[in-house]
Amino acid sequence: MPTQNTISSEIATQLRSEILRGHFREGERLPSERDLAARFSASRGAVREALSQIEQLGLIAIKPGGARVQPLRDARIAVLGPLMALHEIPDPKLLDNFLQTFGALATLTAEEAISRGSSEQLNRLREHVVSIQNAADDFAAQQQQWREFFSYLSEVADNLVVQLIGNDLKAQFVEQAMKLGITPVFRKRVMAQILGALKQGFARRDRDKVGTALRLYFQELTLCMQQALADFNPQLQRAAG
Amino acid sequence: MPTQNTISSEIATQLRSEILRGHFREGERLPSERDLAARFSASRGAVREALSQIEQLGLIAIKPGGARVQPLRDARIAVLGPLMALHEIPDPKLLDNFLQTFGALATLTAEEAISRGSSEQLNRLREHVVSIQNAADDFAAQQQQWREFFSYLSEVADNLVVQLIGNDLKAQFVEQAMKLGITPVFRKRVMAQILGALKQGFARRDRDKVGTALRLYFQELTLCMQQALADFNPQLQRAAG
DNA sequence: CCGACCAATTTGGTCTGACCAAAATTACAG
DNA sequence: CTGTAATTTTGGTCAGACCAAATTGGTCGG
Repeated sequence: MPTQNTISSEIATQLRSEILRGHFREGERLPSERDLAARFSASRGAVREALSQIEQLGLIAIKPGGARVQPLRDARIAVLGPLMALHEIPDPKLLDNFLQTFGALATLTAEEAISRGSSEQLNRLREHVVSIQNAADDFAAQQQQWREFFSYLSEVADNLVVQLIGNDLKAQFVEQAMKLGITPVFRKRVMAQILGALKQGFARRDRDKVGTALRLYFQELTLCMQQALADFNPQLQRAAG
Repeated sequence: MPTQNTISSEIATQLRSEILRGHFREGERLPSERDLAARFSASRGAVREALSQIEQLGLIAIKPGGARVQPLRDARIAVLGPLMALHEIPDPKLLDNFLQTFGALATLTAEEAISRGSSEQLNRLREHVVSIQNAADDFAAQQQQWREFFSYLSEVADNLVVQLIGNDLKAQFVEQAMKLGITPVFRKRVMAQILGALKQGFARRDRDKVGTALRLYFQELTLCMQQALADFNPQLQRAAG
């Protein structure tokens, strides 16, 4: 499924995928632009734009003489999406890494929001939590409420760095996971406890309480996602067989 | 100072800078590729490659009809470097945001390293801390030791997501700050306390102790950097006057 | 047999000029 | 003034060409 409808981005998607799948060894030279153009029945210009995009990801280094494959560990965050999209089922380890990271950043954001936010803003954050509570019945609606909560939280915290990282992670990851239709089942008791703590925390401007609650949320989310993934796996195999 | 010696990247640098400086309003159309080519005395191909790179940053959206400027808050992390480079002196708020974020991720990394690392790895981490202690006299040497410590920490934690984010942040930010020759002066007592706690934490596999120590380190680093920046400001003005 | 040096080839970087389809703009009719 | 049709502009793509730097392969001397 091509990212865009332009030829250059299709070439980029294809090449990126091949590099991530390890079709080329680290440091190995990619085929020349002319060869690639011939292979994709495209012009050199289109291939060059594709290669330029891949270079932005840090996956290759283009120099006169040839484009060479860079080690994955030196790449940019933007490769995460394509990396996840490589397999039908997300790699559990990668998912865990992602959730841990997202959790740490969300916690930081919440702490900053409490430190910097006006009482009016904190009150509105509390109301967001109430909205999440009220949407307990409908999973999709609740997810939407969580998203709006995080969005506003980020606005209050006013940390551009985290915001930009969040953009990347969300764009690269969340959609991917959601598209699979994975629906983690939270334990109601735990969730109620988390939401209660959040409400209290925002009301009392209690940095630690909110931080702890969010940590707990992501811990629970990690658990449930891993569980959902484990359930999803045989389900997929059944469909294939 | 152009990022690369290619024309397309020079155009990209120039345009990126103008967009970040607010020369175009949000949603406003950029000049057409043909106009830009004329302005830079370059070919459309070069301009297209430059625009493609800027689009990757999330700064513009290219569609048939024109390239439109996107809001900064929707951009990717990779804009941080150019954003910092905009002014001679880093924006204190942005610097604070950065250090907070880096600190949160480093803390997460340390906690994961302790959870996953073998005792051999943890021991080596402890030795890294000792190396930092021994380099207390030479600031540059100590910075190098810190870098090696974080690098190995990241390896042990084995969290690709954080690692990739770190790549972006380091590439976009650390160099920039270091280039200015800003040398924060740590309080020796505090630093000794932090390093001691780190050593103990790695020795005893004490997640919280290491986490707390790292939080303290970044808190101290933030303080010192802000201080150094404040001292640096008049110094720069004196040089200019 | 090996290593250093040099020429031929390959490769990326750039330019020119052209064509198409979609979007934006303008002109026109109601 | 409004809605629609014609025109222009814009991005997407292609083809062919040139240059400088890097790679490659062969040659020569040890």
